[in-house]
Amino acid sequence: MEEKIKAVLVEYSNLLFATEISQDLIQFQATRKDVEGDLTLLVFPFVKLMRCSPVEAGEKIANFIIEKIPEIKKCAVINGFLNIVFSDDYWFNQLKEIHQNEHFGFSKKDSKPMVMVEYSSPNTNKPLHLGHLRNIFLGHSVAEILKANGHEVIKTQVINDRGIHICKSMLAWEKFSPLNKNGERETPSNTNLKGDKLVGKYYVEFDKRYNAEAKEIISLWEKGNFEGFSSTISENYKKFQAALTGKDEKAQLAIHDKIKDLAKNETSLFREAKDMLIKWEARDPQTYLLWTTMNNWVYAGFDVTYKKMGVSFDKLYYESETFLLGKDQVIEGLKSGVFFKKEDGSVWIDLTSEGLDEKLVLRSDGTAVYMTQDIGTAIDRFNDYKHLSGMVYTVGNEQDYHFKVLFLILQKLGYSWAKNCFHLSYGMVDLPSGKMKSREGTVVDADDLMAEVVEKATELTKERGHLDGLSESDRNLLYERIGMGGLKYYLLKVDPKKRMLFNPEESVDLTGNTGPFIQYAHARICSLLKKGAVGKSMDILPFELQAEEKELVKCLALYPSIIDEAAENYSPALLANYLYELVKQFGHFYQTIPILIEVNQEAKLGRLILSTNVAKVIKSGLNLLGIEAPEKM
RNA sequence: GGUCCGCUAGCUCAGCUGGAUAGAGCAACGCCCUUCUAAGGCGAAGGUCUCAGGUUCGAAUCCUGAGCGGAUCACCA
Repeated sequence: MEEKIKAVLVEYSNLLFATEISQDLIQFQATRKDVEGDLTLLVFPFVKLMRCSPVEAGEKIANFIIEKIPEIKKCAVINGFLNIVFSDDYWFNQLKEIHQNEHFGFSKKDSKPMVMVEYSSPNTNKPLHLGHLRNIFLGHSVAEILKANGHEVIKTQVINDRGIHICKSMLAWEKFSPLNKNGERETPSNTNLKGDKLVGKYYVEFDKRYNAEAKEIISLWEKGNFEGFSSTISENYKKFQAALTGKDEKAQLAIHDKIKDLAKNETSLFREAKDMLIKWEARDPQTYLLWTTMNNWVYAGFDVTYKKMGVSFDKLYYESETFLLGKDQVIEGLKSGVFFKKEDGSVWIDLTSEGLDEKLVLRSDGTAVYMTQDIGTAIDRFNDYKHLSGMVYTVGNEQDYHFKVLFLILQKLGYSWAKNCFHLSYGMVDLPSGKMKSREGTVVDADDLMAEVVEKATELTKERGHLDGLSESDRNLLYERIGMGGLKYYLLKVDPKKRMLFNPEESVDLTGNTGPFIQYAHARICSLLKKGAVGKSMDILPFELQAEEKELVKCLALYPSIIDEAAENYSPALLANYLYELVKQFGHFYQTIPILIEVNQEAKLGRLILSTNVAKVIKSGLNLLGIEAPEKM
């Protein structure tokens, strides 16, 4: 409709405005709720052209479009706003179209370029936590939204399965795991622990012992005992000590951290972990066996977690297989002058002309860093998928700088797809007590949290749900869906870019702007339809729409543009907020307009069909958020 | 210190490319289940959009500066 009005105004611009006008002058906005109208045209831009008051200008335009466009019933000019009312037929036809379109809101499948969406990408040394939940739900939902928007989508992750941090948990397990009566160390099967939890336990164990050892070393240093340490160590220590005087508390803390790092590097545990990494890189069979064994425990654990989350991946990348990939690229780039070599042999890129710094891409010993690997992985992916046009990296905003550099490097290396790489940068999740810190044990475990929300949903659903006729397993499924729906919605309704607060109490809430509230509307409609005996295939007959019904159709009609917008902005939050708006509108309609007891059969059928379509959009939208829509609750 | 991000009701958040009287939820208050699921609906209350300048018919939105909070600036990932 907007397009139609635009076209008319442009076509007859000479007549109306005595000059050609550009499309940009024609601006629409939604009509205020307390004013009659379905669409509002801003008159201000034309006032100068027409050399008259906003009211006169508006009236001129109004008379004109009423004459030219039959779907416009009437217009009213208030201040500089031209409020346009569409005919009843128009809205009825909108509803009819929505009703007949089974994939309403979705673009044609695979009509847009293929994109890869990366999310999760965990380390294999500890279990998933609340931060991962935001990442995973976000990435999964964005992938679904892009699909709905017509893209072919490949879901992926790169699993950080190697490196010093992995060796730490391996070493700790080997050194510190107690033996049971059969002489075995702890395993998932003999402890009944999830694999990721068991490995995580040893990572923590390593950290504990490691810190304790570092502390001992520092106390030696404090006494001036540097026996067995190199002279550079004692010099550095003294330098840090000297720097402490006259600094504020925050700066002092930072210096203490540096001293601690210095000591940590001197611990025997760290040396052993480093030795293990060297052995691993040399593919020492025993180390490799330990590594595969422990990683497999973790994968088994992650699988359980992912299943509960309801997410999946089409293709997995492992860091152990990709970490060397970027080296050749760096050597190529060195030849072509994109990179430069320093005296010590390390390779860098100079981004100072872009307002950034110099960045290391290869260590002096020739080994790869994170950046090297990411360059290689990106190129590898585009080789794996010949039709791939772009990539979305779901990674926290603490890595904004990294991705800025990565994309610049890829561009400089001459890859045209680099401009289609997007860092879906999301904000951290805070707790009411502040930041999550593993050191302070304030990290919220993903499995625990999911179990908690489901338990809470179970309790509340038993209190107030409509469970008759549901089997035990159906009930459990329902509790699961409500609990998880609440959690997902809670994490997705906030603009991804923004840091957010996770309030445990609010996350299990069922009232207000929550997942269960939206699910509830769906269940209500399903119950209504069952009683009204309306099938999806039923034809709609003309009936006179009430104001509440028109509002609801108006809201439904927005769905396609919401999907477009959510895809364009990589923002499930836009979709979540839309669904909430739709459900509120439905609640209003449901409360004011009789449906099943309506005597006028056309109106009754029309309202039932309207409700069917609201349910259709709710279900479709929730699914794009990764949330199930129960038919009964 | 350089760079980047944020600041909207007591709390958590919406507010699209500048547009009418800045909106929701939670919390607190009042009302509505002999009509379809009260996990609901309705009403009232709650604001110097951090501050100061600027751009213009018009600024929460754009620009400049300040304040506060956060992230990042590793031969870590």
